[in-house]
Amino acid sequence: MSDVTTSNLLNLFDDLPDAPLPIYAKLKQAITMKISSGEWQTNQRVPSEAEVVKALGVSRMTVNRALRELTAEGYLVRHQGLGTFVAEKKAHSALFEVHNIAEEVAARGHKHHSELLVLEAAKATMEEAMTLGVRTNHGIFRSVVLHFENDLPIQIEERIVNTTLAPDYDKQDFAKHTPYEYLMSVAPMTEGEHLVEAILPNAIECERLQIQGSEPCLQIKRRTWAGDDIVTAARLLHPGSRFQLFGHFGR
Amino acid sequence: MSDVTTSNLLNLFDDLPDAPLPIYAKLKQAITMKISSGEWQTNQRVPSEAEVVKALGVSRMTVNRALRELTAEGYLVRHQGLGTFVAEKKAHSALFEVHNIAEEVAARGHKHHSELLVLEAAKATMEEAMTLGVRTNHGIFRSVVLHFENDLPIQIEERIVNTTLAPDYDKQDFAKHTPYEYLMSVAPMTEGEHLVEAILPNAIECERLQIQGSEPCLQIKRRTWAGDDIVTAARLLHPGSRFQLFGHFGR
DNA sequence: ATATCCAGCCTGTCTATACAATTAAATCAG
DNA sequence: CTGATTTAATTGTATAGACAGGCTGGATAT
Repeated sequence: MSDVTTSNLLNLFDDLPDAPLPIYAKLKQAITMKISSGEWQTNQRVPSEAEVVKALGVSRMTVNRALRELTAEGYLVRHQGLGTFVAEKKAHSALFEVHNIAEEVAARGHKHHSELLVLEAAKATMEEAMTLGVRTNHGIFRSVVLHFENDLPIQIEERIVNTTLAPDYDKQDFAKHTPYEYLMSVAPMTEGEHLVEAILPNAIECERLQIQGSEPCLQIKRRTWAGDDIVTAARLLHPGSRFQLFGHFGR
Repeated sequence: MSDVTTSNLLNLFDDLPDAPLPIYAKLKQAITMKISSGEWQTNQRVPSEAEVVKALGVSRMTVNRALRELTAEGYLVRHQGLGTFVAEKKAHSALFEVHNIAEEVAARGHKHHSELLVLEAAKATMEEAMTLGVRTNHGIFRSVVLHFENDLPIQIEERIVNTTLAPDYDKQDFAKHTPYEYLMSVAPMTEGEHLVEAILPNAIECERLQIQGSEPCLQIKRRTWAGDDIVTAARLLHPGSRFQLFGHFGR
């Protein structure tokens, strides 16, 4: 937990795009850059308010605002009497994180495999077009993959993909890599949304998941963006008896 | 878009639990209560900084901080030259966080009310102690609150609370404010975890939620930390037919 | 009547100062 | 050496004052 040398402070504002920003905002930007560039390491102590005041000749309240807001945003941690430190990590809610079912199963030390049930190129119906934010009849891929954990079904993954953004989706070997892995490689996800519901499965879904019709399922609908475009929309169905969604937020 | 009359301001701090909070925090709390109670309507203009300064005799910077933070949290919208207004609804990013069912219902433009079914002081069982990270027999409060949206049950909220961290939990009027609102005021949440499952409700839960036994429910178990301490653990049960969990991540 | 300008209100920011609370380290008493 | 006490550093909060910049409505000039 070594300190950031005060000498660094003098060039805090150096390689900043000279937008007409308020001082506190420039300070925030300068600090997040130090952190994301790795120059200021996790748990490292950052300059105290007094040091920044002295080095940059700004008011303490201005520095305080920058540091306070960065703390609220999870970049820093502050302890009265001790100082300000680079936070552990910027943890999003893992609950709402996009994950890879294969990795998740592996993380539990279990065996994963999957079966490709459907893979086809098609033209978007009106509903699908709405979901993906494209025009009706725009080219899409549809896939249905059944995932297993220790040979027991754990997830039905129904997915539609924008062909424009992932043109080779239908040429992948989904026994080797999950759809998620391929999509992340061609169009890194920058944004997403989820809708989580408890539903009763229909007959086909029951059969695929090897469960009774009375067993509730967790349904997650998920859309992911790369920039302004929607890459893919998925409907993930998990048997309630074998699946929990765990998440952590804050810090 | 009528104004909030300045006379309201004089009793802004009135029915606040007198926790030892900083002024800006009390102000934030008072304002969110005005909003969630419906006394201050969407798009209504709220008092200007100058008016609050005059009415409450606090500094403008203090008022500014409260309003600025509430704006960042999505409660208010500010326009230079015009004033400050109650925001349309909570932004998605906020819905992500631990939320307040009352606000959520209000955000949909529906009526919320709740019934307090259980409220008792007790000693933690071994399981409860594990959950809260305290010793067995440590003092806790248990509460069960049934929340309604337009007079239809929407959530059973079972909660245990660490008495050390929220000693006045059992003195609150939960018809006025949700447990969440009080807990946030006395021990601002810094971290949390969720566990989401699809389950079948038992007979009592069915009756409380006014649903059939075959209807799946979304169960959310949630623990929230303030610093290193676990403040509260809740089990939230939603009827699947009336509830979706929406989340948004990235950018 | 119409266009222009301006005064007044409001938020946005910055500064300087003050005191409280917390922590760790240094100092002191035994 | 040990334990208690003081001190210094640091963050947390509150205040008063200042000026900039955006918006509106009313006064003014045409």
